[in-house]
Amino acid sequence: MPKPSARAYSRYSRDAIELLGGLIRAARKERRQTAQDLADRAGISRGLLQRIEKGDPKCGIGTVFEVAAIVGVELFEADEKLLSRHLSQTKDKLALLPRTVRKKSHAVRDDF
Amino acid sequence: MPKPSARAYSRYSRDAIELLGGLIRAARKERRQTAQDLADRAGISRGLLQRIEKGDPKCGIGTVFEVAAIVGVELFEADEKLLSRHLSQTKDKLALLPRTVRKKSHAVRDDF
DNA sequence: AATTATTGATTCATTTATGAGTCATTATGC
DNA sequence: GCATAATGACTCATAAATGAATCAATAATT
Repeated sequence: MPKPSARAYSRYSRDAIELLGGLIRAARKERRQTAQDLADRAGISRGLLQRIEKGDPKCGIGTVFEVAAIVGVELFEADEKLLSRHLSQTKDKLALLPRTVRKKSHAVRDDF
Repeated sequence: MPKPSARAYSRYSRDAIELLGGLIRAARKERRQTAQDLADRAGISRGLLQRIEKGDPKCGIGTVFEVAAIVGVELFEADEKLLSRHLSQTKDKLALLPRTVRKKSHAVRDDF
């Protein structure tokens, strides 16, 4: 019997994670930095860094982002302050968003 | 005695993850989608989705990206094909990169 | 206002990711 | 070419994330 099936990931997600890993690896090499050294700086094991660079979806997003930041691969706008600003804006926006709508309990009355 | 200290994350990483979570939450609300529903579609528990939207660094990057993709929050260039292209370019570039350099065994001779 | 759904925050058992170690292979320096 | 370092790919014990369940509080529908 085949394993109860792990988790499924969409093509987009897999590609995005692989891309991020690849960017990290490229950035590390450009810095002429060894895998062990980067792993040490990030406070993780070399094995985990290898999986991150390989694009393994089963890695903590915190560790991946941390490694990315260390080698200079930045998502979003890169600039920290700008990022923070964007963050607060998002929160503000969220507060003004329309509330969730429950499913209609019965059809709309359009018969009059 | 304080716990042996978990893992440390840089401000940038924390902000980036929080931002991503916030974008996901905003996108879900804009879609007027319930947390339970999104969790079901992503194949995760509601509790995990809550942590993702909250910006918990200790979540699988695969699950986070998957949820983001479902609600339409796309990192990088968004376009799948473009992403794939970028991916292969990255790989190509990597192949041409200068090899890692070991630490100098002795100082550079600049005395002549 | 009463009823029902949604959310946020817990706890706990269990699955799963991670660190440490080893080995073979490849690349680098001398 | 030889010696040494870096990498990739495993295994396994352990630490950590996840799912399930529950409860209180808030929001939405009628």
